[in-house]
Amino acid sequence: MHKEHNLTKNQQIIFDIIDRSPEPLKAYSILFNVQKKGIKAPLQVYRALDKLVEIGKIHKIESRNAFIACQNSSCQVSKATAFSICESCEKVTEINNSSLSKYLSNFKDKAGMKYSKYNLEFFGLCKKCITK
Amino acid sequence: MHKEHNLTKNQQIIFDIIDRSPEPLKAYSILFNVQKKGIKAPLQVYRALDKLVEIGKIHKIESRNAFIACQNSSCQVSKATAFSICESCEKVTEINNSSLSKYLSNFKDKAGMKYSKYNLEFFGLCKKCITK
DNA sequence: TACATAATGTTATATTATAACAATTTTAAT
DNA sequence: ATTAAAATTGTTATAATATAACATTATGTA
Ligand SMILES: [Zn+2]
Ligand SMILES: [Zn+2]
Ligand SMILES: [Zn+2]
Ligand SMILES: [Zn+2]
Repeated sequence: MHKEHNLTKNQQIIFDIIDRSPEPLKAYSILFNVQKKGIKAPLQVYRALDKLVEIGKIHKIESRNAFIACQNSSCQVSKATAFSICESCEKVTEINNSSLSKYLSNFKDKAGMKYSKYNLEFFGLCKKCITK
Repeated sequence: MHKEHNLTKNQQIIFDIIDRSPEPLKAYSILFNVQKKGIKAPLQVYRALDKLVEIGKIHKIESRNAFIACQNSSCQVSKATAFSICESCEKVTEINNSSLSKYLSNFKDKAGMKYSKYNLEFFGLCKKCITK
């Protein structure tokens, strides 16, 4: 479970926009959308994004430079994330699969390196796009 | 196995630099290093990078916006990639583990979406950095 | 209170990546 | 060899993403 964090004003504004969006949002798209609320500079957005990622309220989709709200209260504060990405419509879904997360959390490579974090992105076509 | 591709001059120059590097290289770092060889513009670098990624000779480390040479002739032309990243020294290694690649290649999510590609990045501390 | 920590506001700048268009080279078929 | 298509290159300009530096304000807490 996530530890509760009291979001600050900027953090809450930016989280709300991401949380309401059906698709991942990019930083400057967020910026344009919050300028009427007094957030005028990129840094204000990036700082809120950094904090929200840190506390696990949002995740960055690295291959898209975009952010989505966490759909998965059991993902250990952004330490273990997996997403499916449709390469046609760009729909992104957070994968919540205990077999997968167990497998990856326990994975050890030959070098004996133990991992504290992972991020996995699957690419393909979503159901809607396959039938097109 | 990789299909053989005859690299063009620019592609070869840029591949060689990445291949010889002990660490992932960023596009503009590559650019600075090849300016003496006549490659002057970012686009020349990005076009070569795009092609090299497409044919599987290099991979992009998404979380770092950097590129490394493929260490793994059996990774199906960039369709199934996994890396370990040391968060201290930034050493990146391509993981070649058949159990992992089988597990991920066969993974199906609840939505029935079948994936054609994945990228996995593990983060942690390498052996050298753990003991520091 | 007073101190430390976190968050904010602001300007400027750094870094990463693509658009648009013309020219050249390579490939493969006639 | 001729030719047309496809791929690659060269070039300038610009878009998109992200951080540095510094001053200020708010918040938590001893
Ligand atoms: Zn999550
Ligand atoms: Zn789709
Ligand atoms: Zn590879
Ligand atoms: Zn290390």
